[in-house]
Amino acid sequence: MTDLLTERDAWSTTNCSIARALEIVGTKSALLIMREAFFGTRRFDDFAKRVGIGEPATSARLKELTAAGLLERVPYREPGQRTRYAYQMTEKGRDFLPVLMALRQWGDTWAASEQGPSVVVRHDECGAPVHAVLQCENGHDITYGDTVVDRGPGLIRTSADSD
Amino acid sequence: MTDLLTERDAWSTTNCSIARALEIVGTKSALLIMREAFFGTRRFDDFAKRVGIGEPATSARLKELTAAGLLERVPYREPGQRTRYAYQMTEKGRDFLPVLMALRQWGDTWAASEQGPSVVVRHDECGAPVHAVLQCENGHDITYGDTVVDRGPGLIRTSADSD
DNA sequence: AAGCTGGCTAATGTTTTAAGAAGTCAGACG
DNA sequence: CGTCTGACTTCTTAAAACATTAGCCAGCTT
Repeated sequence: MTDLLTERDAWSTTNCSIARALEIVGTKSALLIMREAFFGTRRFDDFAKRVGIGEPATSARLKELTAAGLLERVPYREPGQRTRYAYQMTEKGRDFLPVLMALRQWGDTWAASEQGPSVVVRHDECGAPVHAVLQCENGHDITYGDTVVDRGPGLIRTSADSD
Repeated sequence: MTDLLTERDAWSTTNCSIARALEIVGTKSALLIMREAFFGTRRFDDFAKRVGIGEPATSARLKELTAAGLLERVPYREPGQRTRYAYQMTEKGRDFLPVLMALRQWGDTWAASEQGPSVVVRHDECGAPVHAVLQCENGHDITYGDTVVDRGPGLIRTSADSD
């Protein structure tokens, strides 16, 4: 990593993408609901049951995630049943998969039970386990030491030092 | 994704690596402190200031992250100064980078400001932006539709159906 | 038409997370 | 020897997040 610490003082942290992302999915229940959505859960009661949270929390989280566009509420109808609503992944939600995979992977490595992970995600074509890796756009594999943090176009400078 | 939903009923969700990971880093402040640690922040007051949280929260989070082994508290001494303590990344902490990169990437794509991201992470050797990608162990790139969720060795079966 | 079931909402209480202000403490420095 | 500064801790209070319980409503089944 670089020693851009001094420079960082002049940066604003309010415009951070991580902080923005966490405004939407920054609670445990939101992340666990996204996990369940990836595992295929679609119905209200199943979310509540499988995530292990109460119905009000489920309701609040599903509304927030729907409002934020990660899930959408779509009507469906099974034969002989009335119309119901399912919470489906949108593209915005599907694009969240790397976060969950990275989290799962870290948990598998550093916080797993002795028996190992309870769930494995595999590539459907070749059956090999999936994980999140860091790469640069030129395809090089990246680890912690290979990174430099740089200013982006959206950086708000706080006029040298005011604050 | 597979339709392993019915099977999922028999699974336990308490042994989930994602849930376990979130027990450690499941708060906004913990994740933002990890972000700052990646950006190079090492000192107590700097964490508080840059993350934008109060000192009690900073103290609690740093203690938890230190206890969990993502950070370590190491003494250091600048010339003419007394001994102070820095919060440094451990291997366990460094290994958390993919989660933050995936989160940043999602935020850049789906929750960024109009000006674009405020910070860019680059490969130090070639300068290309870094991102988190999903790959299987055979090196194939993976997207949402290419995954199958399977039982892992640590799966706790809840004896067919007894909740 | 009455009951049942899935899918919620409402009311209430508790726990967690956090802010803000103030105080402590160790040691360099004058 | 007293002050100052960085690094905290200790209050106190507020705001989220969440659990529990209960109730509602639509509409299929009987």
